[in-house]
Amino acid sequence: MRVTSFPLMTLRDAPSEAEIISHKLLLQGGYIRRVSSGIYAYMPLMLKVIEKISTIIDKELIKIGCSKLLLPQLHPGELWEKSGRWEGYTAGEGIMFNLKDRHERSYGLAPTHEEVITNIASEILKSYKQLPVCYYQIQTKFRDEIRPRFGLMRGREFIMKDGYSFHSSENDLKIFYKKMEKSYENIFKNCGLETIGVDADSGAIGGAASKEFMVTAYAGEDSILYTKSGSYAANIEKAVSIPKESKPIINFNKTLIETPNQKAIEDICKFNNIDATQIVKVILYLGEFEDNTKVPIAACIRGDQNINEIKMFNLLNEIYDSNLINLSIIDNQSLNNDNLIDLPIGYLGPDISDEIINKNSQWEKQWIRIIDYSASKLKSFISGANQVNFHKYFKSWKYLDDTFITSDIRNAQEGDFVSSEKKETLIEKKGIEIGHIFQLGQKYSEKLNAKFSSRNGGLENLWMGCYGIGVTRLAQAAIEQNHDNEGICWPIQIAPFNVVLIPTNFKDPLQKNLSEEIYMEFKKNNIDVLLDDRDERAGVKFKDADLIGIPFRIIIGRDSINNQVELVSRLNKNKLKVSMNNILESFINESKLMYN
RNA sequence: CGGGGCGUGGCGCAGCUUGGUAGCGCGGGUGCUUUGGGAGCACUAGGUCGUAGGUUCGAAUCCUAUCGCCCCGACCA
Repeated sequence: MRVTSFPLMTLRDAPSEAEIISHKLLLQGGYIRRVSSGIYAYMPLMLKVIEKISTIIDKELIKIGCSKLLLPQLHPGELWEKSGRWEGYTAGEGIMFNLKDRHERSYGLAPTHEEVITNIASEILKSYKQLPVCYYQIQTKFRDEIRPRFGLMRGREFIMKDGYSFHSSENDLKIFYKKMEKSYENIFKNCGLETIGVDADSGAIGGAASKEFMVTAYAGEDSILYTKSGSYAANIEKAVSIPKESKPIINFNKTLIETPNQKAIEDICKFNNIDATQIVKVILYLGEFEDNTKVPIAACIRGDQNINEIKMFNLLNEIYDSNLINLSIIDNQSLNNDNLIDLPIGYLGPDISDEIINKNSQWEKQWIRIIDYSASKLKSFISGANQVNFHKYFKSWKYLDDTFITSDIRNAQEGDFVSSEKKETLIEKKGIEIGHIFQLGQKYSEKLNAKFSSRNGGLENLWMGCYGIGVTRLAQAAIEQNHDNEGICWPIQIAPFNVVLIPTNFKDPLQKNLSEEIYMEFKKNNIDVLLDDRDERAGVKFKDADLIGIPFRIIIGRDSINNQVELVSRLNKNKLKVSMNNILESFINESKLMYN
């Protein structure tokens, strides 16, 4: 490609709407243009990156026997009603854009494709002999995100690779899932990215096992915890660990401790010579269920630890028959809500009385008391006295009644031990989720009646897996991981061009001829080359090349007279003077080093 | 949805407090000079001051409403 016929439109200043570096660079480099909140145009440079990523994905997935297809974006509401997701995705979460056609029939723009593919699978997959199969597509998805942000990181329209596999048994699903996991590792490695695979919460999509692939970067929205050796890695939503030991309480003789205006754990520790690990803090939640019951919850955890609301959410869902819709902290505002009487916030203890729940309240009249293991393991502890300005010494949990549920509702954190052997500790980093694989099981096949004839002649529900990669997000995450002060430093595997030719003065016939010669030779050898044939000063071309992040550049300048050019690496600015005759060979050798 | 911030040529901003008929840098065009890290000089084009209403002799500026965008929380590839 030649710059004069390729729309290169870099900006001198980054638009002020961008916050994180990768978003700024995408806009400033002219890769994307915003059309509306969370909706972007992919300009030619961007499309080249997307295509490179897509090709890498295709290659790996075809290797494990997946078939590419293209599904519709507009889905009949009826199909989503069958799976039971229409209400929740439209009226409920509102994540699904939906509309009516001229006949008043409901349609939705696809946020994901389980319904459509399962429906098709039910029609074409009749026998176990046809299994397993895996279909995938690279498609635009639509999600009316509550808050789109960071450019392509969380758009409302974005490109995703989504794959769906069908199996005759759970075991076969598990085998394929493993294959896919390996395949994902290859894909991300082939994109030149550093990723880490973590155990994840399967969330709304549901299913047994699930794994997320994270690009580690400061701007990440997720926290991940892992060990140095790689023996353990999990999303903070799911991570389980053993916190550091608590300090034992010795010779404590007071029962009631006066703690005037000491609501924060910090203050209580400071003024009373107590360690945070000796305190049990109690946080109140309200769980709202699908069947309209509202359940007040007292969650107890060791003073130095934090509650993991996802774990709590999942726990409550397990305990109750109805689905939990919302879980929120009961804070001061709720005091006015006629539901509680005299709530001594800051002085709550695990034995908080059921009496304080107002008799006229819509809530259940009993606290669900959940104790995290970090608290339940304490032999004795300090906690609130349920009385303003007082805390209390609890000699043991024993004399409290036994209505407590003991579970893991705690956030793992850096420095925690992985197992009881206490050999390895956890490291915490921010990550950007770019891939997620799930073992769905039979959730969708059951709802959509997708059955096959099994070996023994009976009809069974198909076993399903689903596998996503955020293609546009991956591209931006790659920038977040690979940039410097001058601009983007694309991994060569997904760079829009592998090399840019920069004649410092294109009007000079000698430089022009040499440039054209190299250009032709590189093209003949299928190298993705960009020729900056603009009549611009060298500095302008250098700045642009740095900004858009082409991994190599060849400068055709003052040494042209000796038939020499310079090969420069974007990443480390290493310069190599090369004779014209060897430039192709030198480039191939140098660029090879960048592929792993 | 709750909390915060911002809308002024393509991009970055000033002007608004204290109303007086819109300005700077970059970018665009033309010419000359320059040419290895976003050149210099001269000329030039380009703006419903987000939108609607109000106050006023007069509104980018004050008031009201409304729309859009960005950031912090719940959603997720």
